[in-house]
Amino acid sequence: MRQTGSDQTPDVAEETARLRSEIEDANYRYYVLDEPTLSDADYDRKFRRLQELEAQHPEQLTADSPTQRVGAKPADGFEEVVHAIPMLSLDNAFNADEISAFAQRVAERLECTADDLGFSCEPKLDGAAVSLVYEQGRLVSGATRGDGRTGEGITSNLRTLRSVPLVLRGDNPPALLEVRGEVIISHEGFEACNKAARENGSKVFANPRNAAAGSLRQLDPRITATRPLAFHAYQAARLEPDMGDETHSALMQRLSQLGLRTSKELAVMKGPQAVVEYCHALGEKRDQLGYDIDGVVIKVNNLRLQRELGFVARAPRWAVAFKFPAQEETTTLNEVEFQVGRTGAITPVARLAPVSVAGVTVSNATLHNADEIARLDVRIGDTVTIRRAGDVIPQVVRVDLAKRPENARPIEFPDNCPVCGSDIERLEGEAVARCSGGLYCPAQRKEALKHFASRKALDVDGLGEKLIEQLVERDWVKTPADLFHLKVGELQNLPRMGEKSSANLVNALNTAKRTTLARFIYALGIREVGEATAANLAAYFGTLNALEQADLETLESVNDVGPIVAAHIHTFFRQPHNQQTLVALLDAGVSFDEAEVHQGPKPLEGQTWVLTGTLESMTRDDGKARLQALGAKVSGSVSKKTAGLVAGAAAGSKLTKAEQLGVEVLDEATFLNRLQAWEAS
DNA sequence: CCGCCTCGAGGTCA
DNA sequence: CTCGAGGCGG
Repeated sequence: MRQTGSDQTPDVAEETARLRSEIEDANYRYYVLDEPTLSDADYDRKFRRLQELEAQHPEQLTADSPTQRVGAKPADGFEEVVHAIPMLSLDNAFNADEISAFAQRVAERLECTADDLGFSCEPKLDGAAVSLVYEQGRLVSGATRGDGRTGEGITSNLRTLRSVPLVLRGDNPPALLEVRGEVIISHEGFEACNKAARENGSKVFANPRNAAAGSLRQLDPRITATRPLAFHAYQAARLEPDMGDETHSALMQRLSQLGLRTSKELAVMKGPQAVVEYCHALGEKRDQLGYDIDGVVIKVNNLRLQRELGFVARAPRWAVAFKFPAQEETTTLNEVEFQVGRTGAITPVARLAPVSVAGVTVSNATLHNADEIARLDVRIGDTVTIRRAGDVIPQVVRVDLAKRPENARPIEFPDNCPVCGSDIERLEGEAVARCSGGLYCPAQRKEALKHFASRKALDVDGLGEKLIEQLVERDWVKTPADLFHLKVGELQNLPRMGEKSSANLVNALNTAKRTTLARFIYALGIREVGEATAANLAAYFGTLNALEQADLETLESVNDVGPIVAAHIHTFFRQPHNQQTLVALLDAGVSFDEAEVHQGPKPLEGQTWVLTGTLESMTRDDGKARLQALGAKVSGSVSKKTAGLVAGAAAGSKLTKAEQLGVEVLDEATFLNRLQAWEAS
């Protein structure tokens, strides 16, 4: 109640401001501190009053108002967002020894004792990683992790989370804050969500992680708003100005003051032994946390030391993720089938009685190869233990021999391809067995076509698995070249293919004809030639003809091509049926730009270069590619042997190190000049 | 590998 | 309403 006792109309601006601050305060206490102070009824009353005022006085409405969390309209897709700083993954540790080894590595690099180092430890939440950007204290964008380099802009969905402040708390927000964290759904929220779903007959979620990730990908933020999502911050990727925090733990406290939820379990442990104890303790506590975690994130607490340690290609040197042992379940093995891959590799796949492992139903598991079957001594009918390895791929861990039934049947590895009947060969010293049928084998043909049409190859839209199956079964398509002769009329005879779908496919094929040499090489499906190698080959040879004619020695001088890959490529182009297919593809109108490529001098041959900081005129990857094209190796860390360091804006410890070691340092302008000179030579 | 979302199209039924 | 394709993420 107001205490003025006056019946004068209160100042509207003042009241809306007060309501907003009270509501955000309540959000903060409830969703960030987990200490609700306002009853739901009071909250609702204030919220409605604010809505009412804003409706009456539209001039008072601001985008930051708590009433504006839920956007009105569905988006029509998400935009690509390039992370200013990549969202890296962490190296994993699976036991105490690996944790100690991590601490030891860090200590050696810092030339100190592991026992003296402070490590910040916190639960590794199992949700979806996102990044939020605040400018002048206001939330301006939010994105998914994506591949780490670019993610999807899901700002309007993230705005609906009440644990995501629209405005940072406090009078002096930083000019820039990019905060990373995990969006999760608690067990309680998950149950409530599924209860609601069951009541209105819609789909229930399999586990909280997928529910969280799925909710973030809704086009309509109004749906996202109904999901009990929570954001937990774990890192400040950018903070300007630097607010003087010396440790990760202090920085997390700072984030919490700014209104962001951080882990209540965070603790700083001194030395690896204490870290291991923390991991054990958290493991014990895991079930009482109320949300899913899959391990512990361990970071060097001191931020200056973090900077000194820096990064390797994919992960920071100053952190590691301890993963709890994967959950195991037992089930029965009903059957083993043998799948034939694109290269003819025969993979035994266990068909299991469906069993739920860590929230997902597992009914298949790979047995890898004959050696693995022998090692496990597994038979059909056995009771087996299943685990999801590395979070993902289901694995048969062991067999319960005590439960082996009388009639358990040994698994016979076939001598002939289950699909085409060709001999199965296993080369000396190799674990894999292969169908020798080549493209005579329909299974290999299907896989080859799938590969040919895939996104990173010719990217034929609408040519999916089922359709390829039909086309191969009917013998309409024997080689990729045949695809381009398909007619709308005949396609319509296939199930689920009407006039529209057929025309779309033919159009997609026509579009796909125009491609690049790199994609084309990749699409051929030469053994061991993936996307990266194909790109290297295209850049090196420039023309298909040059690649075809290349001898083994020339092939081996290409980046990343060794004797084995060279031999695969060489052999591929000398098979008559491959030659026929190539000719047929070109005849069908498949085309790509060809360029005579400088195979001339490589001015940076034998040198190692390092890039650091932010470049204005290109991405670091582009700079790297151009250096590599000149023959240089590009590495991530500066050493005595480094030929030069390219330092962009905000270069850090690498610059210092280079200066110490007397390594030549180039600023961006100089680098560009040199590049031009080198490339011209 | 599995689960999730979205889209376009085909099939079914009234 | 259902299916297939495509994309994302862990």
